Amino acid sequence: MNSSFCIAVHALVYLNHMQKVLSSEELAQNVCTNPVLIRKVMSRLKKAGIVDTKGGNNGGYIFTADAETLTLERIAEAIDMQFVGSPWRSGDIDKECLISSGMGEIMQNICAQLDEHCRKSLRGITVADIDRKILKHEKEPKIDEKA
Amino acid sequence: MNSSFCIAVHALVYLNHMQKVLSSEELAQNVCTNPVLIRKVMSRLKKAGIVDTKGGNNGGYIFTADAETLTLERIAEAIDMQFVGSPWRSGDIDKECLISSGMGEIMQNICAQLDEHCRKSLRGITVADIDRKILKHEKEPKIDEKA
DNA sequence: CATTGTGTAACTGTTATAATTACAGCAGAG
DNA sequence: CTCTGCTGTAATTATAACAGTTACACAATG
Repeated sequence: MNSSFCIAVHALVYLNHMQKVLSSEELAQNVCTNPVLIRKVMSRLKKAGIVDTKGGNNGGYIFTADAETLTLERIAEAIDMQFVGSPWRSGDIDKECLISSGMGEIMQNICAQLDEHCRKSLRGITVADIDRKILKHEKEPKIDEKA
Repeated sequence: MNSSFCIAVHALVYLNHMQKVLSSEELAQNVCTNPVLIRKVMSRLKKAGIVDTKGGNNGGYIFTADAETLTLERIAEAIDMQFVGSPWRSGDIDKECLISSGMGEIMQNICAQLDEHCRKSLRGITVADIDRKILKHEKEPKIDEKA
């Protein structure tokens, strides 16, 4: 997993909490990264209709979603996040041996299943959950085990 | 996820199926990687009691576990595999802002939960399952949704 | 005791990733 | 209309992770 998902969730929690327009510069300061990375992630969230932009002076990003129903799954989908997967592939598809030629796909399918599992689990956490947890020191937003 | 898990599972499926001593060279050929990487992974599996080694001429690795009860979870544990996690940490723990200082840990906890979820899911797949699937073209070894 | 293989360490080449620089294009204020 | 400030994106650089490779000490077998 790369930083995009962390950046997206962090920025959205912050944007939602502040309830005002924030520039990529201001967001970058809070998330502790650079403005370009913020803009790359936010442009995807904009396309997904989760935030909107305001141009000109004092412009930036504004939270337009409903924090209570905005799940981490939807955020992951918006930025096309892959949680588990291996670019490396074992075996050789052209070998006669069924194991050598077949294990690559088997492992890929297992990764895909795990990835889907993660996505489903994230349906149980909303931006509002995190906001509450972080400000009222509630107990950890727990993933629904049956998701 | 790096290649270790794929290598471990592939090598074990092959070893179990062959039911004989195979050197790191022979395993590397089937998995399509180099012998040193195989040895690095196999030495962990040996410490976990899943395989054993035979020295000297015609030596190598031998499968000693029960394929029907050897789950992918146990393999993951043996090689200390992390499925989901981000080395990158958002925010700054020293900032006054609760969001900036708190989001790093929040996201780390979420990753840890997802990772644990993956591990639990892998309890539903055994080496024997994969062997059957790959040789008899059974349907994909499916992860137990309620795991 | 010679041969073969494991277990590691050290190094190299390659790829992925975050940070940075640069700039075109648009939105709003005056 | 024009100036300012911001987004969106491309291109580049620096750095860290990773797989592949070489090398060798140690162990076991015949």
